[in-house]
Amino acid sequence: MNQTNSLLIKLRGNFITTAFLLHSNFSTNRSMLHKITNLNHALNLFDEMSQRRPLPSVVLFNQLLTSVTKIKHFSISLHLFNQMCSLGVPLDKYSISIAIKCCCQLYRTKDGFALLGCCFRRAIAPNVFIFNALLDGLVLEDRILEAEMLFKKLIKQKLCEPDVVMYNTMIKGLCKFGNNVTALALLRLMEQKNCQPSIVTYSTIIDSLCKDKLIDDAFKLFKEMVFEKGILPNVITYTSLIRGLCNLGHWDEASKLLKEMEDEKISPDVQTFTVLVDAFCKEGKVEEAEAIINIMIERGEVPDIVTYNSLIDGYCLRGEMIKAREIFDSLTLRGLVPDVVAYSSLLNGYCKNLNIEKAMQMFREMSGKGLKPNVVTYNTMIQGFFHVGRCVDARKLFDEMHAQGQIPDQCTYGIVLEGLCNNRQVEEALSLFHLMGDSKLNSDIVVYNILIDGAGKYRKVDIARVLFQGLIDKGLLPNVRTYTVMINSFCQEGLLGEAQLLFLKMDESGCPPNDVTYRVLLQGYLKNQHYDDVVMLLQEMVDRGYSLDASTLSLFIDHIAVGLLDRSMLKLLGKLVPKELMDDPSLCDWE
DNA sequence: CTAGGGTTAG
Repeated sequence: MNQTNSLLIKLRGNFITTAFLLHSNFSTNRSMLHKITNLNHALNLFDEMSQRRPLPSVVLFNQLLTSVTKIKHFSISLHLFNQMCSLGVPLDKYSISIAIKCCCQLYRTKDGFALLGCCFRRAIAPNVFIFNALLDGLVLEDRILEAEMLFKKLIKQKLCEPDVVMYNTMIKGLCKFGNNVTALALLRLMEQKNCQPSIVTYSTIIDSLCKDKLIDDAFKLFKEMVFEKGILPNVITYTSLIRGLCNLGHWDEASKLLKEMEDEKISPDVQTFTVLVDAFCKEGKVEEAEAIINIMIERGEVPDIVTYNSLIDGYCLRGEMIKAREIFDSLTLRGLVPDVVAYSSLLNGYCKNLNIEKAMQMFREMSGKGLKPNVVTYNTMIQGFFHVGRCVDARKLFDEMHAQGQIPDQCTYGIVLEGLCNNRQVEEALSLFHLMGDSKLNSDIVVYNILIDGAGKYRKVDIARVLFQGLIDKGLLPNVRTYTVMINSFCQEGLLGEAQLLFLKMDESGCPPNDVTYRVLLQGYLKNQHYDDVVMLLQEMVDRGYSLDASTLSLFIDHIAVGLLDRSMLKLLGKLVPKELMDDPSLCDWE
């Protein structure tokens, strides 16, 4: 007996059902098929069916496989498919499409394509269902170029006419890679080809636009869907839009949309509520998040692990680790199993609150429970070790990550570079950077921001300058942070002229300075006792609605106290005190 | 009532 067979027997267990089914008639089987909710039923039924002579029709087998596939037991379904082959059940295009779908969902798209051979041997022409399963597999495996090639080939060689589902799959793939433009073009192509876009088409693109913070475009498409196409939004459409609004901090609009949704008699579901919980937690408003969870329970929705993970994150963010731990420990009582994300969230909290030992304890505990730390977990721990200056431990974990088959990603790379820079190992970071050469990893503006910042902090302005020029030469676009760290670099060295020149270039380049840029430049001016433009910069900050941070403010006060700056500046500074500092007693006796 | 599509972690 092979391994899968013994696994199946373990899963089966319920011999009474088996016995019952063995003595039941065909019609009982039929009615039971639609009630299959667990593997036992399906497996027992398959067993019974395969012992019948003559064998039941392929249709019945297909129905059974469909049930197993619907509850996402893809490998079991594939195993049953193989059993069907051995039994000599005459496979049809339904059976093969189910098998291909299972392969693809198991990240074995290669095997899915191999199954096409099954079609050819049986003179079955692969149809749009089969090709869509394969396309979906390629998208799932992030093989977007191959997905596009397949899609184009199907059309060009007229292998099948894409229908709305296949367009949706291709659009999902494009959106996954941030290619909203092509996704939209495909939507237009559908219309041209008289294949009407559905709620799924619109929701996919709307969600992608929201994720890219293109909320106006998202609403434009939303209105087109509703008012031009007459397609009514559903809970998924609303949830995407609400998340988009929350992520941008547009709370009023988010709550307006929530109300609109309820007016349309569409109830928020677990995921809608979770979006709200997550948004509140990210704002540090854990009490509001808890209130949402209570509302959701009152309304009969059951918060899931994702909901609680957001809450754990929220408490961690506020440094309330005892409370975070309490929620984590309560998961089991709620019948939820802590997953990799739950562990990662909590150990991230411990890291951020500088309790690296507790974090490491969680890290080991999760492995003990059979949960494999993923790239995110490793990244979090590595960052944690760097944060407390334990570079050797960070390195050890980096090696362990490799050994465990977790491939470092763009984030890992950034964390390592930043960790080295912050631990006085800028040279080390630079040599790693040069070692990576012209790889994709080094084509990320974030990498340059880290290195320029690192170089600047350790007074290596020449290196910073070379890096800045290097990214321009590569065709990368500096962002606000790039300009800001470069300006900071110049300021550290007292090169105020260069700092000012770059500052002026920002508006020209369509990348206006933010509050941080102003603070950096002002600090540079003050520390170098260069006061000419200070009033002008402060006024500009007032005009742009920016505020000063505590450290810049106190620098100003020091300069005024020793008479380097005139007291008349206090009035202007008063307009730049952030709300949260207004209550600070050390700042209340101004003027 | 035999096959395929959209929302949830650092």
